[in-house]
Amino acid sequence: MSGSTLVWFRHDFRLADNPALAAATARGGPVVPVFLWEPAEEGDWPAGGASKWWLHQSLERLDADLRALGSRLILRQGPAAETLAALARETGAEAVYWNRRYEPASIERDQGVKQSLRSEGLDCRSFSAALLWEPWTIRTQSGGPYKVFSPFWRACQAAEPPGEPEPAPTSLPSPAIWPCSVQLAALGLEPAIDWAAGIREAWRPGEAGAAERLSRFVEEIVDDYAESRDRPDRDGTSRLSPHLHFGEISPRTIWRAVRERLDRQEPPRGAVAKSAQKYLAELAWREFGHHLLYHFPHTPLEPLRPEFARFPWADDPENLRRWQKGRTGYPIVDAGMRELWATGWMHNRVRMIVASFLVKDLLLPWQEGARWFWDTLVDADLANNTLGWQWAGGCGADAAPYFRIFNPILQGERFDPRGVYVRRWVPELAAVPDRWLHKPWEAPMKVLRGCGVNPATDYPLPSVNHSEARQRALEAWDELKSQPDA
DNA sequence: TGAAATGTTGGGGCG
DNA sequence: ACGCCCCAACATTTC
Repeated sequence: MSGSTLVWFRHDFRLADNPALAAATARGGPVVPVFLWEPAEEGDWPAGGASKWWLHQSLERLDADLRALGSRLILRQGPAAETLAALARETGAEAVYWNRRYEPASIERDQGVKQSLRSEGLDCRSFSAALLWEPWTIRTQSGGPYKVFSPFWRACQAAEPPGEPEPAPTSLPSPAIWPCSVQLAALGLEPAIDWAAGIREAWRPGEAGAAERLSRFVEEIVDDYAESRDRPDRDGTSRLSPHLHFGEISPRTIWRAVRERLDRQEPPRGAVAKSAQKYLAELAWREFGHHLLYHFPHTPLEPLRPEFARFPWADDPENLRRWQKGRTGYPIVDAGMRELWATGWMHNRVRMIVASFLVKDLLLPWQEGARWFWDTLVDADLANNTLGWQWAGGCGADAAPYFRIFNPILQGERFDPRGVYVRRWVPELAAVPDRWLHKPWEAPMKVLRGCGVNPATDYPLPSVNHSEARQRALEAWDELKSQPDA
């Protein structure tokens, strides 16, 4: 008869394809599932408001799912090493298992936890659950990390393919006496003022919600992914990002579902197959983000390309606030920022547009954008957020060159041609005709009067002119180039 | 996973 | 019939 095993849950809030849980079950003794709330151990990046809301829901679901197997989730607060050691003593545990995380602060913390628990005689094991390829398994010819996506992706495809996902355990042996648990509400994850109504409506956190979204995606959406993924006016993306971030579904499960769809395609090079390929590549961007964060742990706050540390960013709190609130005067930008605020999520195409606008048009530091996204996104993920903002800032690996500047009017016209997206999130412009919707300040007064829109009072005039702002950004870039290492 | 500026080509109107 | 010009459409270069 073996002693009990603690399973330390952290961003792997699922029962299916959960290697740490499976290994604990296989040991044969009682299994004690535990979650620790200790934001101080997340370094510079404790969970933001939207993430905490999701975390609350996800923990609630996980506890309910565990209870359906006769088990439950123990919640504790406090430093991981001490809290786990105490819980192990209380439950007579001999082993502590968890699935690995890859953020710099997590890695450091987990190393300390492992060392400390082992010194107390506990069997500590960690498992691969969050990625298809762990960051250190993909290497260039010379043994270093990749900095460009395409060769990274080729190397992934040449490496060991992702394994088959494992089913959830059908029962979990409980300890004779459950240790005490903090109440979920006591963790204070839910907002004091209920601003989460829009988020609640848009999402169904938890393993069941994730599985449901995946089947809908594979059955109804992925076939048109190559084209529709860029259209914020359509439901053309997977919307799996928050589920993936919190580990409510494993990337292996998604990989297998999309692979199966792909392998059934006749002809294998047709449009549907291309769409599935495209989605697998997006999963690989997530892998790439984790690869980069692992190998370049300073990049959440500092540019990967060091010369960008001297970039002449503006200090402009007023423009930053307008951007955050969705009041820049550029409809596609404002629609995106308001979608983010209302639902905790923003369409990826629009993320690129608003990021380009912050960094290039307003010349505000990409770190400000990263901070805001961190606080407002339900899928805020350090690896993905860092990759995205360094890309937008032109200072990252495989970044958009700095001179690649999005035109918010053209992007709006191209990807939201009928204005469905803008009208949804910027309702004060709903009556503006398509022709002027993405540049309402250029509409003749007669037209605006006709649709009942008062410029400046109903909807702000742009604080910057895009073509002037573009010139300004290019000049700032020239300045940087002209003095490489001053 | 840009956009603007600049260059090239070819059809058609017209003297 | 011919050359000239205009300009749309597309390609290439540049930022």
